[in-house]
Amino acid sequence: MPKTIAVPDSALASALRLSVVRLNRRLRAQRADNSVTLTQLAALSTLKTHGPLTPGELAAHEKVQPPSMTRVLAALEERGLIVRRPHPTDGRQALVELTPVGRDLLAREVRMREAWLSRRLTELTAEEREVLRAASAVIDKLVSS
Amino acid sequence: MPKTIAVPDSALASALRLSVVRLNRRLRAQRADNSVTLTQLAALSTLKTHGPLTPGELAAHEKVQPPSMTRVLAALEERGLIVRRPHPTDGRQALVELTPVGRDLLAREVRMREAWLSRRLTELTAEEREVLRAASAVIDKLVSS
DNA sequence: TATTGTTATACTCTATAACTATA
DNA sequence: TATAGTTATAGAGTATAACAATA
Repeated sequence: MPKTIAVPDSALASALRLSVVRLNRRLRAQRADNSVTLTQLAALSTLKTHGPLTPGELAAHEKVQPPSMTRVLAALEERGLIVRRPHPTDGRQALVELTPVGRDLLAREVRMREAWLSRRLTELTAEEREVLRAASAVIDKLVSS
Repeated sequence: MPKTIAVPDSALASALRLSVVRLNRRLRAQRADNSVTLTQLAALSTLKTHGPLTPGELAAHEKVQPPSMTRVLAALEERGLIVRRPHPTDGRQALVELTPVGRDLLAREVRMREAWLSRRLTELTAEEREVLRAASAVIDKLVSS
């Protein structure tokens, strides 16, 4: 049995909820003028990781509804960060992919965003970072289920 | 040295960012009609944990700007979930506290909210839950710094 | 008729700037 | 003059409902 820390089992859901809400606020605030929003950045990251995807696939990945993804893609397309290419076999769909400009911007954004979070991460102990690393994977599993 | 999992150290910030954004979306969506919003719920939780606080203290706790907290409090006050009492020594400030109605609603909300998250938590292994429990504390430290 | 995606609309969340009241 | 809080305003994030195009 793993050792028990401060939070009893019954309160894990509540504690995790509060922690995630607050961290999310901080992450959203961490944005320079003219940079992409956190939501847009997440979509770019997913495209980089998975390669070209249809809008529907992207929405499913990000766990948002299709109209929400439509707006994100419109903003990214307007800035030339993505392009839509015709789907080879289905005229209703399109394949969204990063442009070279989008790829460059993503790399720069990630570096910038990490300024705040990485600095705080370095203030943690190696064990604490390990906890977050493991938690990230567990959260992904949680969200996907 | 703790064992290394999938994510290399340089990418921890990015991975954590994506995970938190997605979990936050899910948590926000997890809201029944007529229930309080996730932000309002967080404020109620903080009041329950810390007792009466001024609006400024509440904003600092939640890491939001004062005007954001003003709106949250206005919504909660309108529903009779909190009251403002005059500050004993400073006429500019007020002390915000939970009403009995607010306390009851908080308890009910927490149970309802946990329906989604707790169900998923039970699908995890004990070790995975332990990781999240520890991560919640680490995230709180991160956000407070 | 079913599926993919978009448009229209609305509500939540949050911030900055300007203002009011009290210290 | 400084501080606590509110009002005004705006932009980001997201959803549901209704629609258009294609399968």
